[in-house]
Amino acid sequence: MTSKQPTARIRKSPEQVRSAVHQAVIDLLSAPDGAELTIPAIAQHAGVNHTSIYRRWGSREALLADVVTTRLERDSPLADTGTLRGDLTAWAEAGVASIRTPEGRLLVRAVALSMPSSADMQTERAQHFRRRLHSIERIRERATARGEHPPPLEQILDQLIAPLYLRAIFGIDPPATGYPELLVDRLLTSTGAPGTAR
Amino acid sequence: MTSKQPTARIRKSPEQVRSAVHQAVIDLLSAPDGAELTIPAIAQHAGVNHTSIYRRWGSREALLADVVTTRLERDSPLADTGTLRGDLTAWAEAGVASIRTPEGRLLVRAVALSMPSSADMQTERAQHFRRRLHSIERIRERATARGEHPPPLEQILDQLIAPLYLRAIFGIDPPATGYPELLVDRLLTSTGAPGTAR
DNA sequence: GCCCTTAAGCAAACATCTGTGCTTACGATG
DNA sequence: CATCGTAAGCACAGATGTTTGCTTAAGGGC
Repeated sequence: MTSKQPTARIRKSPEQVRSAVHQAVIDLLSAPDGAELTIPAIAQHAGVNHTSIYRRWGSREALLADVVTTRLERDSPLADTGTLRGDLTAWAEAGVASIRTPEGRLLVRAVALSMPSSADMQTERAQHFRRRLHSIERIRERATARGEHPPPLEQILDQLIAPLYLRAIFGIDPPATGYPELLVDRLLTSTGAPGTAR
Repeated sequence: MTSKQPTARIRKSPEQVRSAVHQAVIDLLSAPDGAELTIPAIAQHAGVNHTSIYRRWGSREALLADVVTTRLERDSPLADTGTLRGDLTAWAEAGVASIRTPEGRLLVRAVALSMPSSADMQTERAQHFRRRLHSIERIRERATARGEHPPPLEQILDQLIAPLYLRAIFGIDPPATGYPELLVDRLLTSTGAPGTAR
């Protein structure tokens, strides 16, 4: 018999490699035993040669950034409800929902891990983070266009994003009910920066 | 003069090693050239043999946790101002101060994101977080004893702790002035959980 | 002042990560 | 169907991080 079946594909196509590597990153991030998340480990888990990863992505941080960007773009529908409160609540609901899953929590960790880590890259890191906030910026722009007065980004950072990220990173479950509304309510009713309100 | 200085010691004492290593961690975190912060690098910069570090701390994560814990205990006297607002503001001021310097931010970041490479790293991180929550709990208890009604811990988590950690992890500078007061003000004037206030 | 425990220092083995030259399957293009 | 460029896989080498056995200085207790 011819042992060679027609799809006896020895070598993965570039797209297969990309997909397998991405999945391996997610798997290893959510591995319970504290996986190492090194490039050789990712390669082995993906069934890919590690040189393929080195040559395509170059570094672990770049790979993580790619995975994170891909996932976030895929999972951020960005509802348009017609009001600032509605949009923010929808955003918060999506965030809370994703934080409830282990995979969502680990994705947030991956975002943080993909940040440039050296001291002199503080500004680059902030910019990298800004890009992650694209959807929030869109919500603010739409609100402004409608004549609403959205809180400054910093305040949204403190009161909406920070609680979600902290809980994701440290694995603290959000309250069972009403949490998105609670966060948005606090955000929209609280005092902004010193001097802006009151 | 006795040419033989009393400290003509070839070998550093355990306390000297500890101190030198801690300082080296701080130095390397703020090094401009994107320091690697590996154990050999730390050892070299501290003028200590790397085996001493491996044997005493065992892992890079444990060492970082030790450094950050030491720093926090040294810089967090836990003031007793007599009012809930005063205590919280003092706590926030210490927190803001510690993340205003690049080393402080990177230290917090390193601990928060340290991979659970060993299973006990999970508990290491949890313990670090517990410690921070502990001082908050003390503040709450004292307030309750005075007849005040402090916000629930979860709310303090969301509105006081979370913004500080987020900024530390992503390298976002806190507002130049009035930030501790702003955070505490938001915390004490906002609605708590659904049903607790209003 | 002597002894004894502790831990620093040294060297070498060991494991792991990172990078390079090369071959060749794969898919596209004509 | 033939050819070509791309990138996956392989093998190996170099660098870096981790661990172990041993020796011995340092400091404390008797």
